[in-house]
Amino acid sequence: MPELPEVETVRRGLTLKLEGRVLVRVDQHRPNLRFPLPVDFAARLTGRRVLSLDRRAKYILIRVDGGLVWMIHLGMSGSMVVKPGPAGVPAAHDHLVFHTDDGWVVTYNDVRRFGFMDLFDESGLDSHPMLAPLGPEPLGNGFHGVALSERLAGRRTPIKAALLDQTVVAGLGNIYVCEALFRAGIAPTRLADSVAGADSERLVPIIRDVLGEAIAAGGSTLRDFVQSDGELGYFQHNFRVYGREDEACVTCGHDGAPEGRIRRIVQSGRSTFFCPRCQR
DNA sequence: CACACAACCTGTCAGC
DNA sequence: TGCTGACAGGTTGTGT
Repeated sequence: MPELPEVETVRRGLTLKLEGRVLVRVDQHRPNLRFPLPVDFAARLTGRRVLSLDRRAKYILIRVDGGLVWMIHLGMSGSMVVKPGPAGVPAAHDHLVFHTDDGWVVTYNDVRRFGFMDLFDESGLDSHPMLAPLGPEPLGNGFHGVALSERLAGRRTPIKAALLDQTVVAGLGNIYVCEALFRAGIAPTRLADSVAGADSERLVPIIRDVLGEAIAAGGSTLRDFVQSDGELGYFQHNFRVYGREDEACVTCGHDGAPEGRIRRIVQSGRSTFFCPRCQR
């Protein structure tokens, strides 16, 4: 589920409760998520102090003392719930429960179990098989028109698929690719190669805007996340095309013409939403 | 190498 | 009400 903005929101929420705290107890309710959890995962994490929380693409990277990195990926349906202790009876799909030394309880819930976690020595960070292939961070300095253009040039796949490729740019998912292409007026079916050059220059700031706005929206839901249901990972956001099949395009659809309605197509097995009149 | 597609797993919703 | 099929925000592995 969560794309970069949601993961960033989770990271910020977790930082508020975990940074500087000691994990006094870790309850592991099953041996695996998408992959087997590391050997002695709970035991190796227990007693560690959380030093800092970072994000790379859709991964949350938590440095704990002893030189270890605790890596979390939320998959499609993973979420973190933060509540004051003591912990009650685990709900369905509560797979891991982390207790802090100041009495807070952080629960990892994941219905579909596409998420995963790892725990490894910080010396292995750069070479981690899931982190090493990642492309530039879309909100970082390494992501600019030339960089995107170079990674799209020569590729014969649709631009939609190319932007979902985490080695092209790291952190975009289905929703924000649709939104960025809509704002850029670029048809999702165009070959990636044709978006190299001037269109890449235009696309980069649009991708930054789309993600930045979503992070801001998530931040506003964070303010008192503990008082509500404590859930981190999902927030309501208004999308211009995603999920709006058959609705009038917000840009050109006011004339009621059928070609100004949002269409849904399937590209490499994923839904794409776009305006056939605005996006060329 | 580049690309398309199935698989992983569970829940929800529309339609019959 | 119950059944079936489509679909869901991600990533890996396999096959062409």
